Amino acid sequence: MKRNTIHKEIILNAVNELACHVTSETVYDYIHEKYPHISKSTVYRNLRSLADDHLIKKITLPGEVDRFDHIIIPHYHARCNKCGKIFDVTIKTPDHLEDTIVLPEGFETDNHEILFTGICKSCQDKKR
Amino acid sequence: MKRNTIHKEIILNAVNELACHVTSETVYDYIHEKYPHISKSTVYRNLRSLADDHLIKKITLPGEVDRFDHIIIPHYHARCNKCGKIFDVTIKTPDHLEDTIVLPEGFETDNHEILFTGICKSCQDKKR
DNA sequence: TAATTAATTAGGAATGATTACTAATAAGGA
DNA sequence: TCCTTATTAGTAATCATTCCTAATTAATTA
Repeated sequence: MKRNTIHKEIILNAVNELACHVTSETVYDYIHEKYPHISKSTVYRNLRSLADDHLIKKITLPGEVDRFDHIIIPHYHARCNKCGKIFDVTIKTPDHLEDTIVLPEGFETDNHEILFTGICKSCQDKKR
Repeated sequence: MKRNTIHKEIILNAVNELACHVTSETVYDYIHEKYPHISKSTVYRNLRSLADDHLIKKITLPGEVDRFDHIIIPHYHARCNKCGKIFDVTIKTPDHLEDTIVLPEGFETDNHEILFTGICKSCQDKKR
């Protein structure tokens, strides 16, 4: 049976306080300042566990390390090809997506992720 | 300037012949039977290069190794949570997606990927 | 409250896909 | 044919993440 540990609470709080798309390393560094005794493996293990329990959201991005999001309501992400910054993306009518998609015969989907790539406003402005 | 090498051609052909969602390792093994002198680093380097040139498509899936697809026309993927099999997913009206999406102010997108997860027909049948 | 048990932890070792490195090779232009 | 430099083979290095183990501790039971 799963236990409620102080460590898990500290790690969940860290993700909430850091707020956006943080890496495991960032979470560890943040925690390490206040709680230098908490090990890196504990941070990794609990981030995995919290994501499995849907208390946080794991974001896998091609070519970079995993990130974690305190926002667990459905939303998508956009990554700038120049600066690498991650933005949140919302969809007006999620049901609409299911209607236009042709899934394999009999495939029952429970989740989906979307990643947009491009150039953010800030990086476009810099080019001029 | 980029050169046309026999190695690159062999590797591109392998991806086409293997057809679907192959890993670098699978491509290497396949090539290694006919061309045992071609090294693993050459396979990795060329798969990267071919994907950069949009001759093949690199697919990054959470928690597993990268895959490569010979189909380069826009399409999405669905992964079964039981058997791990990857399916192709098509979208009827891709333009509609752009309309319902709320991207960050000024973000110019040039591409997007969608990954659906769930249970495929075959795995549902097995449960009964 | 004390004893019991099993999940969790700290710290470090192991993993494994991918990339980096380097001398040798070869593509393609002059 | 010569020359420049991209590409290659083979191997070492990388590095985020997971695994391992004895020690600790949460939570249940007596």
